[in-house]
Amino acid sequence: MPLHATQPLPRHFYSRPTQTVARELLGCRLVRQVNGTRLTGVIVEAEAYIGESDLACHAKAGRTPRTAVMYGPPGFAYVYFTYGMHWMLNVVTEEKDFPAAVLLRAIEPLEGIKVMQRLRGGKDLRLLGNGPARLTQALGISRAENGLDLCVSESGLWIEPGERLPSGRIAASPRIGLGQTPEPWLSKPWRYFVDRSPFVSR
DNA sequence: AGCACGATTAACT
DNA sequence: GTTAATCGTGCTC
Repeated sequence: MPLHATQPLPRHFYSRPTQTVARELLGCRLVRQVNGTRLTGVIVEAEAYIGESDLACHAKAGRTPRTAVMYGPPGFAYVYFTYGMHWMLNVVTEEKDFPAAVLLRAIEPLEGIKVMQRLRGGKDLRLLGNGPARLTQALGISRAENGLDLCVSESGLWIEPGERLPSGRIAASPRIGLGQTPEPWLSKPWRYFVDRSPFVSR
């Protein structure tokens, strides 16, 4: 065992305001472990989706089979399918029965890079995780991971604390890809990213 | 049962 | 800069 064995972030990390969780997830390490293979990357971009009133959040449609996980306790994975081909990974936040989550949009690859390149079709390092669908592809995440508990390592998917980022390196902007979402939700600065990181999306 | 659209990406012009 | 790919989801009829 390493002297300072890293543990999954505890549930109380996630049971806080979603913007706070999104911001503090930057710099943390997303871990995917399957059959002893460890794939990790530092989270460099994340977005907050907050409740039924947020018209960019899937929970705007209320409680449905798809959004059920967001209504559950914090610290669980909400994985959904979109555009007929892509999977997105979110972490459920806030208290049970309040639907909110953080979309993980980009990682800086750290461990298991060769495996990630194979999963992504042999791409350049910065193209492995610089987008929400690329990230899930690099880590082999899809339908089966929806609803996993990220607070126990047995799930094979969790987040570990990382180096604390100076506040000057954290930037915010409107969320990406919201299409015809009305104001004010379209412009809410709920996308957080590591300023000047070459591993953020777009 | 049918329809419009999507928290995107890769491959174009 | 534009656009096709591709199908689950939620809404309307």
